[in-house]
Amino acid sequence: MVMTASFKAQDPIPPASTIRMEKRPFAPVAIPTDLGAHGATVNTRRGETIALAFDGNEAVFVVRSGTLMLTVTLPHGLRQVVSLFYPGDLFRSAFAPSDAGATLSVVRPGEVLRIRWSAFSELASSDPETTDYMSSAIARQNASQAIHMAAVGRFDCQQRMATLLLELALRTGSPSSCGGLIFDVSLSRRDMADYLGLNADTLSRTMSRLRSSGLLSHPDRHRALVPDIADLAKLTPAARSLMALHGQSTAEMSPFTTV
Amino acid sequence: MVMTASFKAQDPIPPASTIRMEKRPFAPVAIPTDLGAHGATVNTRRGETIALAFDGNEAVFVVRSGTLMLTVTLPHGLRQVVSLFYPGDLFRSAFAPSDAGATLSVVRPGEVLRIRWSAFSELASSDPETTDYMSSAIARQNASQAIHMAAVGRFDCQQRMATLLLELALRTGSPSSCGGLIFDVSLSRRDMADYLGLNADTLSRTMSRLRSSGLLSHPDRHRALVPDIADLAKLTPAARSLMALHGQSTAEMSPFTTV
DNA sequence: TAGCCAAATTGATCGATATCAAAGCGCGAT
DNA sequence: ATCGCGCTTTGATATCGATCAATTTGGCTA
Repeated sequence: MVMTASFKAQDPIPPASTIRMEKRPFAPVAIPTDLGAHGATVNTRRGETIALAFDGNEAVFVVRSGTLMLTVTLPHGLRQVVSLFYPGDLFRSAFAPSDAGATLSVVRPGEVLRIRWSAFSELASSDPETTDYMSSAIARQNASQAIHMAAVGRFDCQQRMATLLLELALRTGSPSSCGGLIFDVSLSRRDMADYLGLNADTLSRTMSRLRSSGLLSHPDRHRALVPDIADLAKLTPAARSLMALHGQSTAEMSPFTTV
Repeated sequence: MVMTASFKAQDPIPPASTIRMEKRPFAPVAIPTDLGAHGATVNTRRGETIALAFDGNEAVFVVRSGTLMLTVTLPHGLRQVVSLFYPGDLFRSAFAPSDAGATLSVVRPGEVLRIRWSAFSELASSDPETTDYMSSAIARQNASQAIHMAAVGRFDCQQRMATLLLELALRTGSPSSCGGLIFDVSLSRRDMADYLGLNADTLSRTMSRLRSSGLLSHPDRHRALVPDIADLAKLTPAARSLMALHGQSTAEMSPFTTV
């Protein structure tokens, strides 16, 4: 059958017997607790655009909860979602290219800390905790961006979709009562497509296929349930890297074993 | 444009005093002159792979001259050149994702400063010049990566090719005697293709087309001449952003404005 | 100079994904 | 409720770039 054929699991992922969490290169460094004292806490609303500068000053944004996205729009309506920011992530306005229609907007409502860059950099030079947090957040995000780059540049449609779902599941998912991971899908189809460098129609088709093959289901409109994360992981060549970057509990990793 | 191009001849980087520190979003902050005292100077050879860690320690690499590239290779031979590093750029080993076959290698020979991360971060916390340099280099490189992302995700073959050529011309080109910009093309066709998310055959074809339309010529095997940079710029939607990032003439710059 | 190998070019063909178009559906407004 | 609009889904078709294969070129060594 055509569908089954196109949906076979990809070739075996290379040997990966164990993933050690203790020795992870990207062990998260927590947001310094007193960081809030140096800036404003912004309660974000879905779809809202966050000004990259305020009072003409460059700023740093620290995601406490919810999700943000950085988008660039170049001439001819070419739109690309460059990256997604999850809790613990940090964004500096100077990271946005100029003359590229860059916007920072809210995917999923939550709390964002906004601090003037001048204040933040001063704090970082005196407080080691802030320095460490900044360094590690930037390193993790850069590594994440490298994976994203490879996905957009080299993966086929299904692999990209699986990569995004795995990323969302790992970063924002929680174990569901009926097993598997459940998570909010606050991104519209178009946003997902623009994140993955795909056409929205194509993406929708691919998602339908994943759904009909039982790897994914939608309990309600804005949530997704992945019954078996390991099955999903088999579909993306970036599985191991994503686990190393975003994986959290050894428990959730265990199902992911060598093929 | 020609006149201003001369001061940004990148190989080697001009002394700090000659770099103009105008108010533009990505005004380059020079590599601190005494940085060399804290690490080793590595003379790189073409094609060589640079170990991401040495003595088991994480490191920072600062490009003094030449060009490096970061590559990831995922299962099934999916290879992506994530980014190129030009003089003035900085790379930290923790920026490379784990479990993704990441390698840092030499595209164009030159001098690279290698410093232990522990030493570098300590230095950064005490020396404002180093802190500034690091912050601005990372900001510039992130912005550059955003453009690259958009190119790979959204541009067609010719637009990507034009984007790469413009990037190379702006970063490593120098005015040629017969007008236009001339620059080394040290990347193989395959590397270029992997940078742009294209097939090498397709890339070769596209390049041939650009050559036959007179936008590009090859005085010799490893160099390219762009007679009119403006003509090339017309082919890529990212022209303005690239100029803002890598360009040098103030005429093209717009001040940092809120989006 | 001949011989060899890797890289690059070029042509012919195929296929995955974009594009176009038509429903279908959810959701807020009236 | 009903309407209307935008988002999503799905089908039919077109197309750009990938793939495969055959030369050609350049650089190196014997």
